[in-house]
Amino acid sequence: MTAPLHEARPAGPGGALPDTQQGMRRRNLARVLHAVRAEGPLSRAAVASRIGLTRAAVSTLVDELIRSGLLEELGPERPGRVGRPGSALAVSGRGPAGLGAEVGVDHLAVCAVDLRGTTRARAIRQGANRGRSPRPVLAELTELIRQVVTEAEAEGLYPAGLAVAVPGLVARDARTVVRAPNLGWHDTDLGPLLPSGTPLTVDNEANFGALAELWLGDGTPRDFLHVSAEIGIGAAVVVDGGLLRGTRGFAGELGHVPVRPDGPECACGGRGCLEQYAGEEAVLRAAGLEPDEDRVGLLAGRAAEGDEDVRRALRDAGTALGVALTGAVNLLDPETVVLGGELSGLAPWLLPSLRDELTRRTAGSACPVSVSRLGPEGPLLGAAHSVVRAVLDDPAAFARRA
Amino acid sequence: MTAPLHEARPAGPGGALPDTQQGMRRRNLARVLHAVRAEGPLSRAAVASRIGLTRAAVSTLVDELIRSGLLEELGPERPGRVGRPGSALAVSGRGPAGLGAEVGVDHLAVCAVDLRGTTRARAIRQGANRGRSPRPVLAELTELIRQVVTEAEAEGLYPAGLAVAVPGLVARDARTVVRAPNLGWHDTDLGPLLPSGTPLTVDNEANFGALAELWLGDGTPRDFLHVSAEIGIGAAVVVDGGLLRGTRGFAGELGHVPVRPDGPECACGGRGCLEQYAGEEAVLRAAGLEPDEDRVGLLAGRAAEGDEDVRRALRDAGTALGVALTGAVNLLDPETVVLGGELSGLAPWLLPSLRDELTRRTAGSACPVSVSRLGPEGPLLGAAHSVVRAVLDDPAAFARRA
DNA sequence: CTAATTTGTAAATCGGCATGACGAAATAGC
DNA sequence: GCTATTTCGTCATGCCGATTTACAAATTAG
Repeated sequence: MTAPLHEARPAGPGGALPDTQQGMRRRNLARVLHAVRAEGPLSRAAVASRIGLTRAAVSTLVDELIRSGLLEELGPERPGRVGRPGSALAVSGRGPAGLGAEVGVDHLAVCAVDLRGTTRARAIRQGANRGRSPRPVLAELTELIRQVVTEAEAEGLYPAGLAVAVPGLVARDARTVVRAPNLGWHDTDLGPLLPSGTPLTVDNEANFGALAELWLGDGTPRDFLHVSAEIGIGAAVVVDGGLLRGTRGFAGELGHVPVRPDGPECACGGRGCLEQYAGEEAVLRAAGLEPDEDRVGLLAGRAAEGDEDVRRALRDAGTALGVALTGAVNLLDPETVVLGGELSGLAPWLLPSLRDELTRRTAGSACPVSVSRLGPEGPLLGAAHSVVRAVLDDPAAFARRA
Repeated sequence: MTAPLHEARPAGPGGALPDTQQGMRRRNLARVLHAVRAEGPLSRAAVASRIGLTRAAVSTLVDELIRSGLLEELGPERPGRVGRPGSALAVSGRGPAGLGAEVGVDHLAVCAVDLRGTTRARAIRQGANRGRSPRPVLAELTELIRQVVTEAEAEGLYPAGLAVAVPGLVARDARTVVRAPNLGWHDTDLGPLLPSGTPLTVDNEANFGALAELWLGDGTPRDFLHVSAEIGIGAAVVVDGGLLRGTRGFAGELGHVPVRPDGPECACGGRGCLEQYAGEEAVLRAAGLEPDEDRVGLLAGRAAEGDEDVRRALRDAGTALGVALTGAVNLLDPETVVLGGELSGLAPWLLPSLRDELTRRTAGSACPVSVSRLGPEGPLLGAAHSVVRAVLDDPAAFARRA
């Protein structure tokens, strides 16, 4: 069960997994759990009609889920309609929990989320990690994780997995950081440096942010583009409720989409990449500011104060983003574009020019652009919830308390 | 079964379809059929070990497939190894057939492909369709279809579905042509104008071309970008063996990716779109040629003759394509980029500058670019095979001869 | 208070795959 | 050539899981 949590799609008919009765049972357990979680307290009969199985079948499935501690009987429903009232079922608040962790450039954070989706424990530590080597940073993170775990265990939860968000590119093995420029890490397997015992997943924070938006955003569709800017500018592509990762796991590198093919040279080898117009450094330079620790906060502050240089820099960045997103929208035809992560704080000054550029260039089929409600919380929540989803998707694999 | 044939991915655990024993049976039938089709003649035991079921289970599945006329017993295998030789099974050459049709700008084509993947009947009619209204064109096409169907029926095949490739954008209902500029069609439901009786799917020819590449191309991976140029420049995005269609079904509009944001105005409302540098008209103009009927053929001919103007125009188009593809590759991280359709004829003159531009701009992670072996045959074959795939994916739904 | 309706469960049934055993058909070893 | 061995395909049997049917329990409608 260390397999990459929450990959986009199950194997097709050509897949190699045999289709046996145990598999059917497992999938049906997942369906019951999903239904109860998604639509609040539900009776067995209600679940049965939702997922298309008979009441009898659902009964045995529910029994098994209750015995495993994943489902809970809340007692008889208040009867409003005719007929015997059902017994309300809810996802347990005391079963497995998803551990999410975030390695930020200037902070570490950990949280535990239960199956219901509520955050039950959390810990944050401020402090610049830029340039520190992985070992001490992850030792601190491990300490925070232990705190959160004991806190969660006091409430009857047990960790079902750990998902770590990092500001960098992660290999498809979901453990190795290929490069994280803002930390100075490269080709580091985080596995040995983090607590073992629970399955581990490491991923780009932009990806987790997008998943958070998918699972927790209000009304976010199953097909969208999630743009964030932590390391350079990353876009996560969500297709049919799953993340598009790419062959090497590098999908979503919006930062190096060419905006002006003859523009200034970029470290990537190209010219006029988006990053040179809308990247943090570029915007700071255009605004006439010196790089600082809390770069985004600085920009937002100055812009709010009315600093015309900063505002113009952000407007221009928005325009460049609009050009790059035009390409992406043409290619992917997403339902919406969502600005998330740190970017959401700058949205008020980026959005107008961005929308302008995008809608002008995609006259016929304008794609709405919105701002994530989750903001900088996204990656951490997405990480924790990715574990929760893994449990919901295959409860049999995570059950305890037989 | 009129549902869009061959959508990318099955519903996840949240899906609404109940998971019952019949469903399991159906999936296992598909697995057996897929295994036999993919790996040549196979004994029951070999199938069993391939797909992870027992010999006994496979036996009953095979019986059912033989009774349905989808599988055929070829007789005992030549024994090379110790032990009783198995009885070779092969996909039937006399079961259901996929009908593929193509509405081209200057031709109509129809073919029938059996489950084995071999084309068993075909019909082509040359003739310019530019500007003709849908009804007479589809009447002609229907005539061709009838020819192919009677020809196929003479060989013991029966049509399992009809897939039509058109040079234009198709709505997600897979029946309505939203706009096909080169034909002059817009918002036309093709359903009533085509033979009923078999399930119908209409799709963009670029999409079918990409599927053909996926299914018939040699060594093509499950994640790639397929670029063709029939109407403007279309790219089909194949992710994990499925087509990415987009919310409105318009994904892959590479033609309007901005290449030079301040370039000349485009009909789409933008500026400097790829189409203005690598579109047919633009290239013809840059080469100093007049638009002609067989535009691609003209270009290829002149380039082969050594016409320096044409070659330069194609080189420049390749460069522009490279810029646009840099964006796409950064965003999607595909395993390869494949040039298909009519474009493959121009590849010798496009490729060098295209590769140059693309590899320079994506220094670290160069993405290989190749040319489709199928060429202009792609869309028609892809259409027919999409029907065949639908049968392979759910044989129970298409079985006859109970 | 009775009829109707809905829920949850228990018993019987059915469908589908696994298991184990067996005959059939080949090779390997003597 | 004969026997042992291996592999294939097919039974009979059993298990697992969902369905069907029936029924008691709990509510509303009249």
